[in-house]
Amino acid sequence: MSLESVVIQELKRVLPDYGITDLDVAQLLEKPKNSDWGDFSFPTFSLAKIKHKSPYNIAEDIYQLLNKNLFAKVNIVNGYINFFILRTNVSKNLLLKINNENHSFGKVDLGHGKTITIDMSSPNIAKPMSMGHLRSTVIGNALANIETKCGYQPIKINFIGDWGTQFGKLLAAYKMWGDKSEIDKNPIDTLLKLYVRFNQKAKEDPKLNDLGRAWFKKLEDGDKEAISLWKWFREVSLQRFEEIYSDLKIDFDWYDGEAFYNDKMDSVVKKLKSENLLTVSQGAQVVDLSDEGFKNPALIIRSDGASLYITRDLAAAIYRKKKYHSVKSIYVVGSEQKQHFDELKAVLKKMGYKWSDEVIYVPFGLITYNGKKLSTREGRIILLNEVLDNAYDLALKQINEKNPNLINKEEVAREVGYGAVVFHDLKNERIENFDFKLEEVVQFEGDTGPYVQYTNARAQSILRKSKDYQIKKDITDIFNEDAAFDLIKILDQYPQIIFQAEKKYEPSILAKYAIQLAKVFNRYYKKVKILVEDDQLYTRLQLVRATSLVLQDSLNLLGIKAPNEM
RNA sequence: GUCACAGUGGCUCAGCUGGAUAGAGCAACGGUCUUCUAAACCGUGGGUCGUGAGUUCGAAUCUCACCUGUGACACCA
Repeated sequence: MSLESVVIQELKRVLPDYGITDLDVAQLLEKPKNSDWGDFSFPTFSLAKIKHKSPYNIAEDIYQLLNKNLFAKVNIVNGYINFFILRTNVSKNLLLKINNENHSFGKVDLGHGKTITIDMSSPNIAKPMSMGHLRSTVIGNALANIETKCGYQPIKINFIGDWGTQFGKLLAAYKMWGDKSEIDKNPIDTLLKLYVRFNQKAKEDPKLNDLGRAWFKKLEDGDKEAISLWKWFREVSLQRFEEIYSDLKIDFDWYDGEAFYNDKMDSVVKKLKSENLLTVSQGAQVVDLSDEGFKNPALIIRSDGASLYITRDLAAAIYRKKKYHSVKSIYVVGSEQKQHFDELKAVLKKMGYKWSDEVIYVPFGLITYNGKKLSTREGRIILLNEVLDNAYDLALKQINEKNPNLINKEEVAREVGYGAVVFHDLKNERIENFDFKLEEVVQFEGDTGPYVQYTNARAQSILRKSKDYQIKKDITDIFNEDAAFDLIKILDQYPQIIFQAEKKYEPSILAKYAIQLAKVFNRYYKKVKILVEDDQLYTRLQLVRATSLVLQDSLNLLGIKAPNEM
């Protein structure tokens, strides 16, 4: 029962009397941009077409049929029927509802406990985590939380990039220039340097690439030395990743590397063969997708017999489906891989897997630096841990200036600093590219994570100071105050926001909402003194409590902490 | 060249299942802390919604063409 249901019900009652039966009132009903025009507004233009009458006359006719007692005010302006709803009861009901449901408020049971998988983060071993991995990680994590809120059971899978020619290059580089003690001291940086150096040299001397390929071949053939080096590199890399994940409070249900699927690709190839899907083209084995509108076939086996990315992803998709019986399978991967996922779905479909359309590719935009694409190979990389450290330092500095007596400064600085970085990554539409600017990422003012956190901390501060808001009293009528009712209106939208964010796999919808809610609360906070001992104190506190609850819940879904003080 | 995605104030973006006067944040300028955390609040200036056609009572939103940017275009992932 959200606020607009009164309006919808009354319109649904009246429209058939008017001769209109089949009309989606809820769809047509809109929220005026200017609240002076009403809380909800019904445009009559589409009816004008059906009835061949002017919108104004239609609005007038419908107006006559409406039971005006159900509303505070109804008027007609420019062909719109504007509804001002009776505030008191709906506001009371909403506050009671939020207080009863607590963090369950906003739950939408779409999933009925069914499992979904989310492929996310997926860093490459021997390479540092960059801002690009952060995107996949935090978007995936937020989606997992949102899906949970919607009744699904997400399995977060970290598909580690631990296989491929690149490791052949790394092994070759290590054999030429590597130093064990260096790697023990500073594993990822050292390995990265080796990798970058190798690629630089290979530019001058392409023969090096053959050497890299040879080492990868050794690895695939199970060469003892190659395997043990690979295991070592993998181990030290994973340890470092774990530290970052633990900083961000993100965990995974399962890690599977590309290597994990090495022995699972044969059966995929066999099945492709038995279905007569494989053909040979220029020495490689491919699946022809021309009938699906693809320009190129999907390359399954290279002409030298080695497997490819899609071969592994096919094996992984099939394996995961079998293991988890998931009803959908989400991949949070950069938009530059769109074609790959189109091919993946197309091949799965050709193989007869009906669930191929439950494979959902959730792309996100590219991060550039000074307008240039990041490239690990060329050493152009934004190190995630440097960004996070920077954010932490700035947050700590702010706390020392603004709230020097805060007890757990370091912890809060981490929550606020990381909150800024994570929020920045989530607040815009996923698909949007952005050019990395440190000063924007670690902003604490305006439309930022810390702004939302700060708003919540203010609310919490009030609740701390009031003595008895938890002792149940009657909710009184404070809703003539627009600032209070504005809060009610936006709180009321929360479940729909969750619903939309889930439908579009778009955390930014929730992030934008959190900003909006914070803004409306800050206005209320400025305008109305809450801690005044009168008979409406309890109600004001309930409003504050409800707001804080939804702010916290939004932040938590986005994977951001909501400290009580900052 | 083909395909995909994007183009909204100086910058970053909302709005895009068509609807009333195109909204925020940053930056600039000016106000508000003896009163619940000023990481806040209020105000001012700033926009041919890439361009041109079309559909419509009505287009930032839909269609088409073009321009610009980015990405992908089989043996990388």
